[in-house]
Amino acid sequence: MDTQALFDVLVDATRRRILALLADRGELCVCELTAALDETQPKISRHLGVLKDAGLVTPRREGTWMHYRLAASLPRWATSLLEALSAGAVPELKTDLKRLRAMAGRPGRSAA
Amino acid sequence: MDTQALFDVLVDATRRRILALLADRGELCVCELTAALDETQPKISRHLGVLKDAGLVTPRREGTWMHYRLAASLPRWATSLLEALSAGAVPELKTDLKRLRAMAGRPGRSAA
DNA sequence: GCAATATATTCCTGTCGGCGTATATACGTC
DNA sequence: GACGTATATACGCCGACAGGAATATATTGC
Repeated sequence: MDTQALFDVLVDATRRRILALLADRGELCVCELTAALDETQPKISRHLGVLKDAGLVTPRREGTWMHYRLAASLPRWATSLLEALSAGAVPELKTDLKRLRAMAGRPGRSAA
Repeated sequence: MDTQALFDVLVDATRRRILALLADRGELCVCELTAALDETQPKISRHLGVLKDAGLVTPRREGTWMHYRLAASLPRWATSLLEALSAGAVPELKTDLKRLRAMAGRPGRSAA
């Protein structure tokens, strides 16, 4: 994971929103992210693929659901960049969280 | 200056190198940056234009030379992103500084 | 094996950004 | 105003990437 690869990932707004959501909620499945961002499923899935290939998120299968969480152990400068995301660099986060809470039929969670 | 604009700027390696150099040296002219990065002058100039339009650098004319420095007063999250650059996210910085020191005929500076 | 749900991938296309080259502009000096 | 130096811009080309739509794969339950 070098600097260029990280910025290539972070330059896309959809990916920043996904990362900010995962940083806030810990772990989410594709359908939750699709609902929270109000985007099509293939789009979310493609961006999750990019994030996974870059080593920024880790998938976990549970039945038909794929759950994603932030990867642990990144370089220090990478961590500080990601922390900046949570610290106000993703203005859509508030709205995305609202849509996530409003989502019906979330797998395995009470209204978190 | 919103998040997308900042990442659009930072995704380019040449611009990151310029910003890291300015953060380290304070103020440099185009010819110094051209020498330090070992790139063509139009390329450096174009990227400086992008940085200036984004409000990240401030130009100062001194005769035929254009000096650039980092702009003051950015959003907090932007500042932390830029600080991350100095904290190891620009691996070329060391080499660029070396080339800068080796440059002959630098305007108005002793061997800084 | 079949259907249903959840997720991933492929194909195609439009768009955007960077580069090299050449040229234009600004400034100082004579 | 002509010249030289320093810097900026214009043009054309090309590669990369995001998106939509359709389709493929995986898993579960019957």
